[in-house]
Amino acid sequence: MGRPRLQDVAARAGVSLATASRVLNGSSRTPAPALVERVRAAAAELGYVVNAQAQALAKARTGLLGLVVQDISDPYFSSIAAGAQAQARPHGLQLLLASTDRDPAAEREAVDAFAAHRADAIVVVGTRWTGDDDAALAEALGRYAAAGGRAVVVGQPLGEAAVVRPPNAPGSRALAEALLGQGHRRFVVVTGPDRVVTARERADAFTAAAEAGGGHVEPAVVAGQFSRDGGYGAAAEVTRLARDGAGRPCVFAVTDVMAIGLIAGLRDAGLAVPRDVLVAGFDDIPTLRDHVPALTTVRVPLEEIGRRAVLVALGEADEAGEADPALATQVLLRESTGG
Amino acid sequence: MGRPRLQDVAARAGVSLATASRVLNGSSRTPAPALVERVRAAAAELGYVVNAQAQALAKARTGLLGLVVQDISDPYFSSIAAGAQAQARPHGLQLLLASTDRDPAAEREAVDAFAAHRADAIVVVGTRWTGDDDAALAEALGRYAAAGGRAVVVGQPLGEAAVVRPPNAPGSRALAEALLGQGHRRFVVVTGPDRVVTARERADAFTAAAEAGGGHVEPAVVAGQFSRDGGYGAAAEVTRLARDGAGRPCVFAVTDVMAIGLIAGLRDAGLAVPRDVLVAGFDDIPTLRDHVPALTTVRVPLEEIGRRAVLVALGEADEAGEADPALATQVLLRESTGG
DNA sequence: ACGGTGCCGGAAAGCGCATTCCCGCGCACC
DNA sequence: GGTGCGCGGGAATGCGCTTTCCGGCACCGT
Repeated sequence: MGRPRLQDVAARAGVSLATASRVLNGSSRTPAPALVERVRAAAAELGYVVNAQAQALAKARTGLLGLVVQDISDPYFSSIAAGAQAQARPHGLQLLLASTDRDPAAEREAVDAFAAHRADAIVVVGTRWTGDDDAALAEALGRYAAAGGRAVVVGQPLGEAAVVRPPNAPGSRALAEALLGQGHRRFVVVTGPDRVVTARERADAFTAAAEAGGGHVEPAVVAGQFSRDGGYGAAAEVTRLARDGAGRPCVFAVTDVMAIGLIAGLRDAGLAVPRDVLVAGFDDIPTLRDHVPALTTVRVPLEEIGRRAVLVALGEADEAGEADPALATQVLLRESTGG
Repeated sequence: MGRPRLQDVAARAGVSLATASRVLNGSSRTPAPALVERVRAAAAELGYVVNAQAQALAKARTGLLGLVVQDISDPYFSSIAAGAQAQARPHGLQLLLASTDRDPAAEREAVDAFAAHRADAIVVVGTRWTGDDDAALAEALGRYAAAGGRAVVVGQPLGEAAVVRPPNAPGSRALAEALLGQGHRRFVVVTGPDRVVTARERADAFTAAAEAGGGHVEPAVVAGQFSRDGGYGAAAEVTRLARDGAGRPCVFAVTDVMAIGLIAGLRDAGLAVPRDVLVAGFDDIPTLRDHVPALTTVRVPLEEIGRRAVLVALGEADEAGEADPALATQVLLRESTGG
C-alpha cells in the first residue's frame, strides 16, 4: 500500500533497476525502445512518482533553489520572487522560500536551513545592514559556498557571494537630474533608518546629484521605519520644513511605499501634493500605478532582477553591477512632482 | 574536502555513528552528557551541516511544505504566503513555493513536483475554475493524499482535500447590507471571467443580499480579466450605466485591484468617485490603504488564512468554512461609497 | 571464419542518515 | 552472592535511487 518504488516498476516491466532508472530519469544512456515502452507502461500503471529525495542523495544535486527575502508580502520582494520563479521553472528547479520579516538573524537561519537541504544555490534578496548584523550571514553563505554551493546576493556585496546590484545610485541620480530639469531646486530626502544600506545608497546618490546640479538639499529626514508607516511618520518633519522655508520643497522618499505613507501623512497635516509639497518615490510598485496624485518614481525592473539572480546562481549569467544595461531604470515624472 | 558527514563527526568524537546521530538529530534517547559534549564539539570543529535529504530518506519525512499560489506578485497571494511562512517556521518546516501564473496546468505540475519531493503537505491557494480545468489538479492531489500526503486547498473544495474557505459569501453579504444601510439601492457588480469561481461566489452572494434587502442589481458587468486591467476595461460599460439610469450606481468590484482599475477607468472617462459613481472592493489590500478616494472594501484576514491552511495541513486545526469565526471579515465603509 | 569494437542490460556499491537489535555493564532486589 | 532488569553504546540494515563496472552479444572489418 506504500508508494511504488522504482524497484517495483522494474519488476513489473521485467527489467533491472538500472534499466528502469535509465528510462525514467537517467540521461546518459537510452535503453532499447521496446524496454522503454514496457517501463513507461509499468510506471504509469503503478502510478509511480520518483522520489526526488533519494535522487538527490544519489546524485548530489537536489534541484532546489533557496530564495531568502525580507518580506514576501512587500511588493518589492514578491515581484523579485515572481521573476525568480519564472526563471526557475524552465530549469526544473523548485523554489525554497524564506521570508525573514527583516530580521538579520532569521536570514542566517534560513541560509543554514537551505544549506542543510542541500539547495543547489541560494539567493539572498534585500538590503544589507550597516554594523555587523551581516557578519553571521556572510559566514553562513561562505560556508555554504565553500562546500560547493552557489551563493548570490541581490542588494549589496557580501563576502564572496556573487552580487546583483539593483540600480539604486543610477536611478536616484537620474531622478535628481529629471527633477532639476523640471526646475526644482529645493530638495528634501526622506530616508530609512541608518542601518538600511539601500536607503542610504539612494539618499546619497540623490543628494550628490541634486547638489551637483545646483540644487539645495536640506538635511535628510530619517524615518523610523523603512515602510509606509515610516513615511507617514516623517510627514511631521516635512510639514515643518514646508512651512518654514521658501517655495515648495521637492521630497524624495527612498521607496514608493514610504512616499505613499508620506503623502497620507501630509494630507492629514493639511498639506496637499503637489500643491504644497512635491513628492517622488522609487521602485514603481505596480499596485500604486493608480495612486492619486500619480506618483513620480523610478521604475526598477524587479522581475528582471529576480530572473537575473537565478541565472547568476545557475552560472548562466554574470554578476550585475549598478550600471548593468539589462537592469536599467526609467524615471517616470508624474503629477506628484508637478506633472 | 567534501562536506563532513555524520560519520566523520562520530569518528572525531570517538563514538559510533548511532551515538552521533542521537546527539545531533535524534530524539528518542539521550546519550551521556560527556558524550554529548564531545560530539557537539566535534561537529562544531568540522563545521558539520546535517544533510536533510539523507535524513528525509531515512525518516520518510522531509520537513517541506509545498505552497502553490496563482501569482506571488499579487498582494492577495503574497499576504497568504506571508501567513503560511510565519506559521511554518516555528514548526521547522521549509516552504516550497510555486507561482503558477494562473495556469491550471502549471498548478498540477507544481503539485506533482512537490509530490516528487515528498513534501509533507501541500497547500494549493487560489480560486478554482469552472469546467474541468481542475480535474487534473484534483487527481494529482488525490494521488498525493492516497500516498500519505496531506492536501489542503484554500478557496473552493476540490476532491478529497481539506479546504479553508475564504469568507467570500459572508463578506459580500455583509458588504451589501452595509451599503443598503447607507441608503444605496441601485447596484452594479463588476465580476471576473465566468470561469473564476471566487469572482462568482462574491458576485452571487452580493447580488442575493442586495436584492433581498430591497436593492436593484443591474445585470453584471463581466470583466475580461480578473485583474486591475480587467477593472479598467469594465469602466466603459459602467460609464454607460451611470449615464443612463437614475441616481449614482453603487458598483461592487469583486476585488480591490479590479476596483482600483475601475476607478482609474472611470476617471479617464470623466466620471469621479464618489461624485458620479460609488465603488466598493474586496480584500483590503494593505498597499491600497492610502488610495484616493479611500476605498470601501471588505477586510479579509489573508495572513490568518495562510496560517490556518498550514495548521490544517499539519493536522493541528480543522478545516475552515466560510463562517469560521477566526476568519471573519470586516466591512470598511470609506469615501468611495460616500463615506 | 575469427578477433575486435561497440552496445546494452544487469549486478552491486554506494549516497548520508535513522533506527532496530543486540550486548555489556551496573544496580537493586531477593 | 546470584539473578534479573534497565540503561547506554555500537553494529548492521535499509530508506530509494544513480552509477560505475562487467559480461554477453551482435556486428564490423580483415
